Amino acid sequence: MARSRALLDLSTRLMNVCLAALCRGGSLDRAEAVLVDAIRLGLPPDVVTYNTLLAAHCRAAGLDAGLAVVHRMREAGVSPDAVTYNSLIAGAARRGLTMCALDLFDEMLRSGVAPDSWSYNALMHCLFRSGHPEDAYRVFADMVEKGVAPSATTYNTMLDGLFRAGHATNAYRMFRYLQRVGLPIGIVTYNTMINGLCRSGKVGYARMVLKELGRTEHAPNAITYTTIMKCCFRYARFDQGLETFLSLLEGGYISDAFPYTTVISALVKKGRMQEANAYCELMIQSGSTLDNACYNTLIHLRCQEGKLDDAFELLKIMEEGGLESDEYTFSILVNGLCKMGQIKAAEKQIWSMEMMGMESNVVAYNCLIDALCKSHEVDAAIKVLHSMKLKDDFTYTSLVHGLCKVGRYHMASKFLRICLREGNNVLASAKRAVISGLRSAGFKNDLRKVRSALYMARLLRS
DNA sequence: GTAGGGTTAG
Repeated sequence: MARSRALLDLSTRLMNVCLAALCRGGSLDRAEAVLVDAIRLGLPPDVVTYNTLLAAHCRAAGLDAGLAVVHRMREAGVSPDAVTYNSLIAGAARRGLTMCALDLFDEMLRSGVAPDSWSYNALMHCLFRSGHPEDAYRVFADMVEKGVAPSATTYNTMLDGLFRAGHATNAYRMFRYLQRVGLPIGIVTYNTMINGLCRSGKVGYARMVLKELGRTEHAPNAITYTTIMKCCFRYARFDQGLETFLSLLEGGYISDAFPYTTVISALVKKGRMQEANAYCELMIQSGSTLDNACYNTLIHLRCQEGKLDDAFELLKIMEEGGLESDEYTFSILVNGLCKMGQIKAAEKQIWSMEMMGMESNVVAYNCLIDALCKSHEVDAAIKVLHSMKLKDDFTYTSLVHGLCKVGRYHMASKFLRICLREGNNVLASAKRAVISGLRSAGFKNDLRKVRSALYMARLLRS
C-alpha cells in the first residue's frame, strides 16, 4: 500500500514536470490535455499541478483565467497555497490591477495562508509601478515586522521603486549599502541601477556602475545592452547606440523583440526609414512573439512613411491575432492621421477611444492640439484643451506656440500663466515667443505678469 | 519570478 502511494506521488511529480515544460513552451492546450489524461488514468493532480497551470493561464490570458483555475482546484478538493496567491497577485500586478492585488493579499491573510517573501515582493512591485511608493514602503515595513526575510528580489524591487518615485540618490545610497554589508547583488541589481541612473539623468554614475559590473563575475546580458542602447539614443549618442545593437545582433545575443523595437523607433525618429524597415524584417523573421510594443513600432513606422492604409492593415492583423490596441496604438494613429492632415479622422479616432472607455489619453489629445495649432485653428485647439482631464508640458507648449504664431500674445500669456500655476512647464522657445511677442505688441502689463509667474515657477522648482 | 522596448511639443 505504502509502495503504491509512493509510486503515485512520483507519477504526479513527473506529470507536473511534464506540464511545466509544456506551459513554458507555450503549449497550454497540450498541458490541459495531459491533465485530462492523467485524471482519467487515476493520477491525482496536486497543488503544484494547479499552480503550474494557473501561472501559465494568468500570463497568457490574464487574472480571470487564473481565477478560473483556482475554482477548478477547489472543486478538485485541492486548497490554494502561498504559491497560488503569489501567482494571482503577480498576474494582477502585470496588468496594473493594483486593487485586485491588494484584495488578493487580504484574501490570502483571511484564508490563513501565510504570505512569503514572494507575496510581499509582488505587492510592493505592483504598488511602486502604479505610483504608490508610500504604500510600497509600508508593505516592506510590514514584511520586516512579520519576520519575513527580504530576498534579493525584495532589494531589487525596492531599488527600482525608489528610482520610479524620483529618489535616485536614495537608490544609489541603498545600492552602496547593500554592497557594503554583503547583501545579494546580481545582474538584475546592476541592470536596475544602470537603467534608473540613466533615466534620472545621472549618466556619469550609470557609466561608473557599468564599469564596476565589468569587474564582477556577473556577465552583462541582452537586457544590460538594451538599457545602454536606449540611454545612448536618449542622450544623442546615436551611432554608439546603433553600434551596441549591431554587436548584439552579430553576437547572436538577441532572444526577443526588445532590442529591435528600441533600434527601430530610434531610426524612425531619425528618418532613416530604409534601415528601420530592414530591422523590422529581421524582427519578424527572428520568430520572436510580436506583442503590442512590436506592432505599435511597426504601425508607427508606416504612419511616419505616410502609408496610413498599411498602418491600419497592421492594426487589423494585430487585432485578429488576439492583441488589443492600447494607448500607444491610439496615440500613434492619431498622430499619423494628424500629420497627414486628416484632422477630422483623428478626432473620430479619439472619439472611438473614449467610447471604448480608455483612460484619458494625453498624448493623443496633444497630437490633435498640435495639429489644430499648426493649421491655425487655435480656437478649436483651446476647446480641445478644456475638454482634457489631464494636461502636460506638451499640451501647453503646442498651444502657446500656436497662439504666438497667429499673433494672439495676450491669450498666449494667459495660458502660459495657467500652465505654470498648474505646475507644468513649456519649452524655453515657447517662453521666448510669448515674451518677445508681448514686447513687440507693447503689452507691458502682461509682460510683467508673465515674468513674475516665470520667476515664481523657478523658485518653486528649485 | 524582481531588470530592458513602443506615442506627442521646438
